Amino acid sequence: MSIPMLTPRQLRAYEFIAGFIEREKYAPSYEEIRRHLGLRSLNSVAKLVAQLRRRGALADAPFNAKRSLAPVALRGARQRPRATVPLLGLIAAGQPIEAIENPEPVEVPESLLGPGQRYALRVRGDSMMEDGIQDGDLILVRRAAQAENGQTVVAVVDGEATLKRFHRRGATVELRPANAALRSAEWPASRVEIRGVLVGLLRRYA
Amino acid sequence: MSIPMLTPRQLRAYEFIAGFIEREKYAPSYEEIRRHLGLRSLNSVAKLVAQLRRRGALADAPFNAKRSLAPVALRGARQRPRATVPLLGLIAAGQPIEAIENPEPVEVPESLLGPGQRYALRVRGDSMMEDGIQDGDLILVRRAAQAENGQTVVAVVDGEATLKRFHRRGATVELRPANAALRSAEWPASRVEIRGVLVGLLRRYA
DNA sequence: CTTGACTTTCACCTTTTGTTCACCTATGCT
DNA sequence: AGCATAGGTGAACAAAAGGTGAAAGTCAAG
Repeated sequence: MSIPMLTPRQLRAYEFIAGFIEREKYAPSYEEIRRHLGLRSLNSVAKLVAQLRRRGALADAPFNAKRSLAPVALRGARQRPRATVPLLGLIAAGQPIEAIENPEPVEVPESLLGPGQRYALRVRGDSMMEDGIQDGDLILVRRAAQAENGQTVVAVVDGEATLKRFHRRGATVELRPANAALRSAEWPASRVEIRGVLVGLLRRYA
Repeated sequence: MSIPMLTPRQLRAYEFIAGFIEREKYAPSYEEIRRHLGLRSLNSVAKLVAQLRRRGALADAPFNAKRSLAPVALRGARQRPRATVPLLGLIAAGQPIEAIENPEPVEVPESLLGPGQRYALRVRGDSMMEDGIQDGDLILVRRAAQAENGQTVVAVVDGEATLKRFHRRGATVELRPANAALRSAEWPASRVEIRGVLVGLLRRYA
């Protein structure tokens, strides 16, 4: 989503252009950009624009089209790719993740997204029943190697992946299922590998 | 969202045309545009219109079609209806729905949609806890007046809206919470008004 | 078939604005 | 050193944008 890396100079130019459009509803002319940046030659502006285009910050425009500078962000807005995350497999307390060969993209509302990489897993079994996570639910996980106490995590112990509440006490971590029928397990912190933190849940009723 | 980049002049013309259609329900003639923009030649208008078309702000029209100017924005508006549903309020077993003045649109994955009208409600309380529906969850409801046994429904009884499992037995319906601490209730079918059937659930972890 | 209401087009002019050419400096990379 | 890239100066140039006026088409309704 974010604009390709730009030099500070390019960034200033870009922000002026974007801001100008925001205020005036139309694009600035090269002359206006030149004045604002305190340049003396229009060619400087032309070069700046060319670079912003090459770096994908500004949309291409027909040759010689006046006042047609447009941030790609604005143009692209209408064809915004839907927010999707890969569905990587199944997870169940006490069972290894059953990885899917071809991760299928799953559409999720942007409200459930945020910084960081996400993936989805399909829940099997009732190990987290008491936390309102049921068999068949789709969970959204933020890829992470660390977790805070009380968070629900995807953790791998001895090759087995599970979805559990995470609690760290000194050098051991407790992985606690939310199901009275299942036992809590404690491990040396070194044997527990955190793969992600639960950030969302999608359920579909028949 | 955004309209193609236009020059200030073009923008004025465009806005006049769009505004005129808004008010009068039909497109202005070139003459009317000419007067409004204070021009002396109709050719100026013709050129303006040609540019607006070239820049994609006005839709093409058959040759010589009278008063047929039309912003593409209006056409394109229906392009990709973002999959959103209105968030209508809060629901809790035993409490009336707390309606929201301005229903806010909530984005949902299309996988949770389907035929029929949908809306969203924010869950308050733990009445459906054992069904994996928790305080704070966002539920997706398909507007409906009938339900099948076993479905979870939004039902109104004596002005109180609740989220419960629906079971019909002859002339009475049972509304069953999924919480052992709460009692099931039975009513004559005529007093129970179904407002919708639960079709999805979105949860966000802090 | 004519007429009124419109849209298109022709010829020609001015202003605004984007593009390009030639040439210069600094910095980083191989 | 040798070369590519970012940044810059200045001037000449060409095309788009914006206009004028009048004439020629188009089309539906009287």
